Amino acid sequence: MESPSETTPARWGSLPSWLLTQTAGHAHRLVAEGFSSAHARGYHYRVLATLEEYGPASQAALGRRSGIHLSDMVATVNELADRELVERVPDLSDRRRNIISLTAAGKRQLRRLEKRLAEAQDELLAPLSPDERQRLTGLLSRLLDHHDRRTGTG
Amino acid sequence: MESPSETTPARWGSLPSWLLTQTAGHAHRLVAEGFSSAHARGYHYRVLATLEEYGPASQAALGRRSGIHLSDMVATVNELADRELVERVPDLSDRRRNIISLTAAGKRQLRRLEKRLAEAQDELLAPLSPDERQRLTGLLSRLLDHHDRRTGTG
DNA sequence: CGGATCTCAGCTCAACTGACATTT
DNA sequence: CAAATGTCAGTTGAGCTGAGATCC
Repeated sequence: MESPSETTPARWGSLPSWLLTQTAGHAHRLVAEGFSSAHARGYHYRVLATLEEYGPASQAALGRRSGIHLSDMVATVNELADRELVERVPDLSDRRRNIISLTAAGKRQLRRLEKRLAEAQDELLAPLSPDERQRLTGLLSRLLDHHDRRTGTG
Repeated sequence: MESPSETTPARWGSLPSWLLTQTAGHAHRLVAEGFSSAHARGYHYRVLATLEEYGPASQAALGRRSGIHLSDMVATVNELADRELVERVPDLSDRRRNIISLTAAGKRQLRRLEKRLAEAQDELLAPLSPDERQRLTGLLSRLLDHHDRRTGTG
């Protein structure tokens, strides 16, 4: 994040797809910085939040609920378990499965991450009024809904 | 782009940063599909468009104008030159430099890519009325402007 | 010498693919 | 047997870093 432009970007600078990917880049950066200050990444937040919302679950179920691939879930749970933010115990009634659950420390970490996340939203939307923020999220929601439906990613 | 959700995403599903990164993902996918149907990627379009807009230039100048890193520019120009969409000749007045220029075939390819790009915008914004499209791009432009200024990425 | 240009190798991060062993 | 689960290795793509050679 430094690159100086000799002049201006160019003629694609006002295309919706460009505006979206660029603002998303800033959004991602702000959120990642917030998480990183708590030594976490997006996957960690999503797993912790999903655990709190739905309770203990197998890694496969966690993946389906949080939109994280099974193969990435392995590493993510490893990292969370190493720091004792989640507990991983074998499921006695189905020996293929692990049961992942949130620890007290995990819940505290989740609170921290939610705070960082809220701060990032505010920094992201800083130049917009409350009304405009509402309009923006409304429009984006409709776009996302439309495309999620037609790609089956909902 | 297939993953089925057991239920719904989760509580982060309405956060602006999430909406932005997700819609940006769809935007990126639509554009990449369009470009790919013309055997191109985003970097190719950006270099071709920059060449048409500013005329022949060194790779370093092209990089500054299009926001592409010098190291990525090498491969991009290689690929374009292999297909004779650009011409790369040594600058006699400064032997560090190559001068890259657009060929006739390159200009034709640029027209194709612009068409694909326009189609992708339309598909991306399909669920929105002309008015709403205007509002969305206006809001995104203000966000991008704000954050570009404060990170020096303008 | 400082600074610019070009090239190459490699890295990050999120997302994804394929293969495999085990269990149901 | 087919299907689900967990694990591991590897790939993609855009963006970035670092090192080096050459030249101004």
